[in-house]
Amino acid sequence: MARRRTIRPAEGADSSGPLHTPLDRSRIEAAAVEVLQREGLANISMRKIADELGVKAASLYYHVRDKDELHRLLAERIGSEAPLPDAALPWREQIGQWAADFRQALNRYRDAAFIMGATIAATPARLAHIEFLFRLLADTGFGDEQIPWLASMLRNYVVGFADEESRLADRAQRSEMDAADRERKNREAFEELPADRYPTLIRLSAMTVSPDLDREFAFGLDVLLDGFEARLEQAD
Amino acid sequence: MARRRTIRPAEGADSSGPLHTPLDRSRIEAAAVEVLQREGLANISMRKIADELGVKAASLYYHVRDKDELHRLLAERIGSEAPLPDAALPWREQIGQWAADFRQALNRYRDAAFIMGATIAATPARLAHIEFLFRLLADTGFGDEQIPWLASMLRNYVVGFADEESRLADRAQRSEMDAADRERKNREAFEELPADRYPTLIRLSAMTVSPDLDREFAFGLDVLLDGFEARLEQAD
DNA sequence: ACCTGAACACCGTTCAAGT
DNA sequence: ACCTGAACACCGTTCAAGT
Repeated sequence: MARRRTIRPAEGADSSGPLHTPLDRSRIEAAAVEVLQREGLANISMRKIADELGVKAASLYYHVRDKDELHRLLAERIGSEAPLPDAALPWREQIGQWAADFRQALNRYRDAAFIMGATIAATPARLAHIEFLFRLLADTGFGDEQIPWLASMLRNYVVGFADEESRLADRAQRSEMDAADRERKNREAFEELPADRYPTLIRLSAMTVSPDLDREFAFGLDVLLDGFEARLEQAD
Repeated sequence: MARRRTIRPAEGADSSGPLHTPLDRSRIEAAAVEVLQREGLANISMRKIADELGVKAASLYYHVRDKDELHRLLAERIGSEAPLPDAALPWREQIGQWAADFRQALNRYRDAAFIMGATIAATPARLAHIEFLFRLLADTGFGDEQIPWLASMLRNYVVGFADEESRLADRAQRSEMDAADRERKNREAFEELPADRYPTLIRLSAMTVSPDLDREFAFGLDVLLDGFEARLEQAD
């Protein structure tokens, strides 16, 4: 927060370069994001993050317990970028907003869904999301026992969806084919399947190549919320 | 399938021990499962699998392209252990059976949900599951365009749920506390949260410690299927 | 055809030592 | 207080060479 004693050589005097901006958790986090976006989660290493900062890997351990804490830092950053919706909206719209914003935040970072899934949500921004969902569901009239379960379903839906999206994006990036090439190759793969064993799969293959992810996402959320609503009616 | 020339020293004559049962993909798979169950996915290594087989790591590469192929092998094995339900049952019961069996198969292996999520389902048993879901949904009367989406939701629900379960199990195993200890510690963690920021979270904390996972799983599936049913009525 | 030795290019983490 | 050198105990993968 406040500018801790950073003891730089008196502003402009004698300073021949950056001269060692001191390390801290936020600079490490920024470097980790840099490496994440460039190389993907699987290829992040303490050594690369250190390189990014012009420092040795061992130095990171003064500020950060281990690689897992780095993951939690990244997860919290991603979570903090998803805003909470306007509490004046009807509940279904609030959830729709929340889900769309959360998905968008996840899609801004490579492998974000995986990172969220792999770490526990014990940090402020992520807890705020859960508090938001719990509160909204409670205000809407769902039973106390069901609320954590329903909130889990929502979270799981968005994270699972984004996870598939990021895998799609990764595969697209790796194979240097354009969308049309991928579509053709996909179609060929389906045609090679034994037709007697997977007839429905093959019949519907046209539905699964070149997907409209935005529509699919909205559709699934709607299905989910219809299920929620059925529980609401029961309670009355 | 058939017994390929395995050229063992003429049955019983002169054989002083196992004498190098030759490597193959299925023995490698079995060893990988062994290491997986003992050490968890994060701690599997080609070297450990090789050790398990009394062989050098390099040897594995004659039978298996890389570690990723090993993951696909594991995923297919897990998928193949979940049976498909009786086609005579009503559709909701079929899906209920399928989900319960799939979840059970996932819970038999450490980090199984993660492995399923990380690999693409291009192997026979896993394709058979998708074919089953597609076919059932089609027979039930869902629109062709919706079927892949709905099937994804089901798969995502079960895998996501099992993923959380396995994380719970891992944490339970790591911290050598018993269930009561964990519950107490969990409760304490909630009480330390700033009460003004997370009131609902704290109010409902009793709902989230010591969860009944079987009930939660069945509940969530029911919510999902209520949502499905709403789509069915619309189509009429 | 099947397996290995040896190497390459990496990892995360620790810790005594430096400033 | 903050950073590093050097080491430890590992990785996945390749490939010439052995049988």
